[in-house]
Amino acid sequence: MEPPAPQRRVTIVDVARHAQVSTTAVSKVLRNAYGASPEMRTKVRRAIDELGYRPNAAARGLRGQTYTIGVMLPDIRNPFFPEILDGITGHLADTDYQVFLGPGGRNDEQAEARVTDAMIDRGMDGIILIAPVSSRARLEHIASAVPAVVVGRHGHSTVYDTVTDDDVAGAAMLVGHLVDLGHSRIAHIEHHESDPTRIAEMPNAQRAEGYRRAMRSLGLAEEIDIVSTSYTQQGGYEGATQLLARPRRPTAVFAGADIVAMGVLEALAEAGLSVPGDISVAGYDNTTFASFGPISLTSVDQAGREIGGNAARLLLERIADRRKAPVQVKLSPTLVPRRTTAPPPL
Amino acid sequence: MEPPAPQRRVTIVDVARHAQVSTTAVSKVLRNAYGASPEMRTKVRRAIDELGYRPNAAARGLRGQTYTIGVMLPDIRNPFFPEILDGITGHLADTDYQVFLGPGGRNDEQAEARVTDAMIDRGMDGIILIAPVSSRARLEHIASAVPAVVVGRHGHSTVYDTVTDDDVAGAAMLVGHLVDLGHSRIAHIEHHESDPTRIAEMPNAQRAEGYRRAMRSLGLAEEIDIVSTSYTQQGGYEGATQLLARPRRPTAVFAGADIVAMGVLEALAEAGLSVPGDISVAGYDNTTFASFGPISLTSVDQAGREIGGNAARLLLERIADRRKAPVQVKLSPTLVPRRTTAPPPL
DNA sequence: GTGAAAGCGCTAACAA
DNA sequence: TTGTTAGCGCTTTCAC
Repeated sequence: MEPPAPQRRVTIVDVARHAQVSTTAVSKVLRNAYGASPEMRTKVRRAIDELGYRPNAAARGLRGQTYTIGVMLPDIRNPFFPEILDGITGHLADTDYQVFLGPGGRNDEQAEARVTDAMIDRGMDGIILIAPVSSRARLEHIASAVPAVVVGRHGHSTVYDTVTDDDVAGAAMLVGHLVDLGHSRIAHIEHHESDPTRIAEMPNAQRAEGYRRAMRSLGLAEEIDIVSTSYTQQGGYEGATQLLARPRRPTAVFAGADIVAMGVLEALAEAGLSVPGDISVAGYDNTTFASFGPISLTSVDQAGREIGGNAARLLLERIADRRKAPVQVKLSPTLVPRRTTAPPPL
Repeated sequence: MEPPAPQRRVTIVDVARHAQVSTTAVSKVLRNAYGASPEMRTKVRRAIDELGYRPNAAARGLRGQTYTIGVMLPDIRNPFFPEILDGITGHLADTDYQVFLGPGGRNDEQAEARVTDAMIDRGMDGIILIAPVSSRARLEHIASAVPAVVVGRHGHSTVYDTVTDDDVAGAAMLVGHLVDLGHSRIAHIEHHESDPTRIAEMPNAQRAEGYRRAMRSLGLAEEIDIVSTSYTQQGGYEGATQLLARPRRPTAVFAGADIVAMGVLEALAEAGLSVPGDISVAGYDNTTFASFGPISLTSVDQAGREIGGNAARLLLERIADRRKAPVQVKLSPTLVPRRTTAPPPL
């Protein structure tokens, strides 16, 4: 039989009294700090276990750390994020840090501001921003308030670290793959970016740029054909519809993201075209969607776990030393050829 | 030109000084509490704006509330959760509460314990648990420490509120749909539940039970055929493989979740069977996967937004009055017939 | 190595 | 209506 749940939570004072030591001693043991003898440590640890003590994070945060890491996710529907998150939590599993996710809104700067402000207000020890859409200035503002790592933005900064995937290289690999198969009329569907100040930083722009460069270097400059919609299924559908209306139809479509490719596949199915018989389709991100057998979409894998792991590592380093030199990690993607790409029809 | 970022954050004392009032006054304005004249409010508000003051949540939490709601998500990959989350954040958008997600691990009681403990340690004002796998006792323990609402568990409790979807009814609708199409050999793939103490509470068990009852009441008791694997794509694949090995093959498969249906479709494609020509397939949850054109999976929609909205509402009510009578909300699912179900082959 | 005591920023009693 | 004051539970000097 358990006693009725105690009203008052066990505090550090209770532990100190129970172990017959000072609260300072308990605090030191909690933080693995210098200045406590082994005997003291065991004594305190036993008291903690016996009383079932758990430190109050709010109180800790008032003086020291909260042992909390915030991860801002712009869109929890994006099937690529779980991979990154696994990388982060995996790296943090053996530490005292706890991860909490703050839901932003897709393409919503205000929502991003709200959630990052909330993280700062709560004294989080560090923040990882996944593919934020906020302005450069805003990112620097956040990073000046709390250690921060930005994932998926290509610009450098003096205050935060970045982890990115080499989107230019990924796009080039995909184009190369299609050319190897014999394609030359290769179109690309990109995400329309309106803000000129951040355009170069966004992965979507990098993918389009990678496509352009690869086409040029393979002697296909004349065939460059970019449709600008959005990284959504709807965007893919619309983009494909536009491409199908071309007098000279492309024989392959490189969608900037898997979700875009889904829309493309849908439009092609409606148009009665077979994939890859009539037209090849490739995506980007290698989501579970892409690997799903009946779809089997050729895609580019971004090594999400590695991205997340690096982000967590850099963040811990920056928490340890806020003024360390900023680091930019750029990881290499891998091509994953599947059944939606094949030689063009004769 | 901005001055170099100030080292010290603006505190309530700064605001009080700037507005020439007491800190109490500022605190009252912050909380919209009783006892501050309109003039005082405007004066304080102006000072807050001028200084860019934001309250420190940790400090608030030490005495009062943290204005933080924790949502425990067992598996961020489940495409059904975003809907629930939208419902929650939508309901909370106009309040001072901020939502943070705690990533559990799928089917991992320890991970759930870690994240819920972390939420309690951080003084969160309330917790919403989405489809937890933890034991009943553990849920009650959590709810005794902090206002809690449990989503997707059918058991009643005296300390927490619940929001569920009527899984029995949903399964029955699906069976009815298949029978209407002319099927009688309808098999079901369920998630294997090992723990007898929570078996009746889990949605998967309810769906299986709904299937059984519907089959019986439609005079198909003899045809009841349940394969027990797991709610994963792999589970669907294995389940389908087992069913295809039957001497008398089913003409329709009711997968307990869309993700399971994906595995089924994959296995059928490999076996060279056409859907729905040779065999009908239905899922549950109406994920974006299901609605995706080329797949077009018949499924059951759980009204995720409504579930989330109700959970948030109940939680706010419970935060306002921790001892209010527990409420159980049970919502009705809707059948979404699509192209994977059709009359059986002749 | 150890502990006393001061405070982190806020809210809640209470007094004025 | 307003302000004064005492903590909330912890970490951090700084004596010893």
